Amino acid sequence: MRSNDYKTRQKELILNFFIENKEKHLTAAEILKHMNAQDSNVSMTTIYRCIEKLVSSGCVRKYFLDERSGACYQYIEDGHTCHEHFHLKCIECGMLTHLDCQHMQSLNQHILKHHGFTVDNSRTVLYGICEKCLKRNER
Amino acid sequence: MRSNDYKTRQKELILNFFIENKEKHLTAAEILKHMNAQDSNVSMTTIYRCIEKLVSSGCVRKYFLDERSGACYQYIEDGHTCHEHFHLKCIECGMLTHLDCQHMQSLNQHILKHHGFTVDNSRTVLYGICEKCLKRNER
DNA sequence: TTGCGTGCAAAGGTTTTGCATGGCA
DNA sequence: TGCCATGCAAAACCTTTGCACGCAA
Repeated sequence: MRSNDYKTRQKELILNFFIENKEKHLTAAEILKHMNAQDSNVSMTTIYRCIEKLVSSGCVRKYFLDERSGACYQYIEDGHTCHEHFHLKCIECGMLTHLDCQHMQSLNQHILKHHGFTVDNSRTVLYGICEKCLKRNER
Repeated sequence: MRSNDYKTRQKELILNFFIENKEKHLTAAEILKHMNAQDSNVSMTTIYRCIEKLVSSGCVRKYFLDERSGACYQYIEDGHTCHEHFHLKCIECGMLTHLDCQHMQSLNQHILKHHGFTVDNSRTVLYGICEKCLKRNER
């Protein structure tokens, strides 16, 4: 956060909720719901505006993981900004898994070398069918 | 299309527009615009309902390529349903390119073998920075 | 005091739905 | 005739914006 940026109750509540849910992808609606449950009286407008700043400042990342609903957001720890990974999302059951392996690096290097394109893994979602759904379909 | 599915002027117009623009990703709004330009009087409701059927029947594929705007759609030729490719999308200039290379296959095989996940390339978008934008940023 | 932050309401855009009418077979 | 398709309007969603007021520094 910059110096011309005031500390407020709402910002603190929202940031804390992000930090408490580091491992989750939160939607604006989920954040609002939590605030209401806590009687914290934070408006949706404020949530969106606060998220926007957190994304700009780099401590929260924006994803579009679910085609049906809107954006979701996740807190990024300082030391983990380089720990990038793909997401695998099952189009049947919606299950989301993280993929972090060598092949990814190799693909990215190839794409950069031959196609001049720098892939941002953290934004990328590979859609497909997970093992469970595949087996269920085979029956 | 099934037998309990009537041929109408609107369906024909929409399907033809898809076929004429095989190489493009069309949004519902673009289709409506075209229909209006042709004085074809097709409502947005009908466009969405018709697209839904085309997607279900497998001759049109739905994508979410642009985070800001909504879904877009592309006609799939009968013989080309297996010709799948990744999309590369530049998060700065919005440029979209198609990627169809060996490394992709290798990554998919790895993911299937080690993570039990069957990737659907056609749905997948790799986000990042294209060559032009990277060079512009370096200046 | 200054200027950013907040909340409400309203608008924006995309997509869906209810309902009566219209048209295919 | 029977059923599906259409169009309008309205709603449902997610997100943004205008404006007045509140609050941090």
